[in-house]
Amino acid sequence: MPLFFKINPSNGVPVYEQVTRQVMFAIASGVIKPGEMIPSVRELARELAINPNTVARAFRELQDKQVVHPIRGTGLTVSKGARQKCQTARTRLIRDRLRDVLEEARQSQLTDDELEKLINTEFQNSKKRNR
Amino acid sequence: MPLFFKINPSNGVPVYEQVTRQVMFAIASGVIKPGEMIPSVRELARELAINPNTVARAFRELQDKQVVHPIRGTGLTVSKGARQKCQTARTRLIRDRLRDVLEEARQSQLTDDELEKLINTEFQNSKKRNR
DNA sequence: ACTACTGTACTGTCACGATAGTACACAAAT
DNA sequence: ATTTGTGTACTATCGTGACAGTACAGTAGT
Repeated sequence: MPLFFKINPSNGVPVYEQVTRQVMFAIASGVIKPGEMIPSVRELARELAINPNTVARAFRELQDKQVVHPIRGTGLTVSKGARQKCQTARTRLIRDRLRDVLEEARQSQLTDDELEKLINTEFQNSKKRNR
Repeated sequence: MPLFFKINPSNGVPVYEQVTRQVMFAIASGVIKPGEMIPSVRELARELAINPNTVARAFRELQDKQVVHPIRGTGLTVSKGARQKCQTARTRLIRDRLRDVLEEARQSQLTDDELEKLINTEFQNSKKRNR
C-alpha cells in the first residue's frame, strides 16, 4: 500500500502533529474509512523516515481525540464517528492557519490590493499543482 | 513612542524571528526610515514582555541581513538600502507562508470550491479587522 | 567625573521536540 | 510452540528556543 502523506521537517509544526493531521486528513477525505486500520507505528515510521516514538505519540493523540481505537495485538482502527469529526477538524485547522497568515499580512502593513493579488496568484498556482 | 508590534508566543515561529520580522515590516512600510534608530534592546524587551537576550538575537540577525548597523554606545540605525530590501523580504515571506497553507490545504484533499470559499470569507474578515 | 543609557558577550537553566534503544503483553500465522 | 507483528512504556541523549543573571566597552547628558 503506497503512502499518501508527506512530512515537512522544517515547518515549525512538530512532526508528531503533522502525522496526526495527515491521518485525520486521510480519514476526512475517505481514503481510510471507519472500521479500517491505519498503518502500523513501525511501518509508518519507516515510510516517513522518522522515529517510531514520534509516530507512537501521534497515535496516542489520535486516540485522545477518539478518532481511532486500539485492537490489542493487532493495530488501530478508525472509530465510527471519525469521518465527520475529521472533516470539521480539517476545515477548522485550515481556516486557523489561513487566519494566521492574513493576520501577519495585515500586521505587515501590506496593501489590501497587493495581498489580494498575492492570494489570487498563489491560489491559481496551487490549483495547477493539483492536476 | 508607542510600539506598533505584537508577539504571538504560541505561533510555532520563534519569538526572535518574529521580532526581526516586525522590525523589517516597520521599515518596509516606512514607519521607521533609513537613518533613524530602532528601539533599544531593553526597551523593546520590556515593551514586548520578552527576554532581552531574545531581542538581542533578533538584532544580531538584522545586522547579518544588513538591514541595520550599530553606532557604538548609542544604538542601531536603519541602513540605507534597507527599505527596498525589507519590502521584497516582506512579500516573499507572506507569499511563502501563503504557499504553505495552500500546500497543506491541497494535501488535505479539501475541495477547490471549499478552499476558495474559506479564503474569500477570511480575507473579507481580515479587511474588516483592518478598519 | 558621574550617571544612565547603548550593544554585546558570556554562563547557566529549563522545556520541548526528536532521536536511539530496549522491553513487555498480546494477537495472528506458520 | 515459535515467530512475527501489533501497541505501549520506559530511559537516555541531543539540539534549540527562551529564560535569568551578570559583565563590559562605549557614548551622551548632566
